[in-house]
Amino acid sequence: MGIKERKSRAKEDLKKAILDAAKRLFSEKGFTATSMRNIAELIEFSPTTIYLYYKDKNEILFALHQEGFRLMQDKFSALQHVEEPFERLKAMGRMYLEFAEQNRDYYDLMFVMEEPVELCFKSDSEWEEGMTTYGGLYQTILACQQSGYFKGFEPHGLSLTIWSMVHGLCTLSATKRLEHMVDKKDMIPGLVIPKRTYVFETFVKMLERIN
Amino acid sequence: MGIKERKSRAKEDLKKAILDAAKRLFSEKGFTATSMRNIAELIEFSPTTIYLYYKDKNEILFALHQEGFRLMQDKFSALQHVEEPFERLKAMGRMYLEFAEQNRDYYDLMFVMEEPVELCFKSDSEWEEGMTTYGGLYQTILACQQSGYFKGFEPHGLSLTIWSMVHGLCTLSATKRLEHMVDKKDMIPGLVIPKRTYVFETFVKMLERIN
DNA sequence: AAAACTAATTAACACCGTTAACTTATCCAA
DNA sequence: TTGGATAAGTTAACGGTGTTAATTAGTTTT
Repeated sequence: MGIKERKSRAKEDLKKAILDAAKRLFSEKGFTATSMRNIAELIEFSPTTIYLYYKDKNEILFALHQEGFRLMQDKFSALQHVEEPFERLKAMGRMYLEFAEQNRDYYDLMFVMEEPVELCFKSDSEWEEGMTTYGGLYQTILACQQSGYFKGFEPHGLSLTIWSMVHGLCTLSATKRLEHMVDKKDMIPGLVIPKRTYVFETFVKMLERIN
Repeated sequence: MGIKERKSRAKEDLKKAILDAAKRLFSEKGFTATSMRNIAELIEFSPTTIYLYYKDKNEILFALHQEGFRLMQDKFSALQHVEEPFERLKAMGRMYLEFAEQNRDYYDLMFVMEEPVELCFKSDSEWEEGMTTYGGLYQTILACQQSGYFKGFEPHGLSLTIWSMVHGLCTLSATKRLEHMVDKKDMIPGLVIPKRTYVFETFVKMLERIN
């Protein structure tokens, strides 16, 4: 009786194919610009077929949102081998910036758009991916404090401060504010590295100089 | 020959009416959710009339974008009377947070959405409102440094770092990440103030403890 | 063989931003 | 004063959107 299983596997495959098509189109033209009909065309099914597998467009967004967090965690897991906690913290920051830059579409979904986050919490259970991701930062901050950094700070407040800073930098950079709003020309003479890198390094210097 | 003037005044009025209607609808239902037809209905003109006054929807966004910056500058001008520079800096931060919270729609337009910022720089002249707004922060940072704060930091790097942090906090809070993604329950025991205020105060403490 | 279930489709609804063509009113010069 | 230009606003239409209802075709079960 493998027929039923073959069919349910085929259904799973189609569901995955929809997601892959959506992902490809989203990263090519952005979320709002890609339509259900575009996705349908790519998988060579009729547009309404998608609705047999996903309740609506937001549910597709949510599925990719989850995939984004898994992707990010994969990327970050490599950093668990950096022993020195403050070094690890800095590496996490750089990696976060890199992830945001290289996966603009995922980043929007994960940390900017409102639609997917609503689906995370309408069932009021804990949201695992979110907690795990934040937990990685929090644990590193704790380790930093055990190594003598950031004395006298409450660790959650510190984690959220650092996250806010790096997130703000990512979004200002992605939305062109960092380069354009302030100054196109040589505001900072002799600056050769990207402005976001420069600002990040300034922040690191700030963290190093907390007494 | 006041007739011509009366007519051109009427045209100006209508242009303003379109903007007001757009503003109202935008703040009620958000940008993408309000259509040209919605705006038209509110001003009791046909939808296509709007195109006689604004090239397209983005041009309306841009006009409101500009209004947002004027509004922000008005709000901030009150702070020029705070003499002590670091006090002024802190007050600016609090006010920025407050502005973002109370004018979510403007804030999105000014610092999050991509569409309006493109119109700012397609003519590659300097963009006055942007420079003025940033300039307010930069001058305060300079004043802080003259009073002995933040020694050894390049002031632009510092300004952008602080801006990134506060902007990040505003957006994480507005998009529900701050409250929901991390922890619904008492992550920080005994926290009574809003989380964004708490994080802001942590950042201030950080700035105060730079040696 | 008939009935029930399943997967996918077509057709349709009510929107959207925007453009072209048309109407109506006003103005100005001959 | 009349005719043509000019201006302001409208209607109709195009090609798109997310989504739902009704329908077909194919398979499975009774």
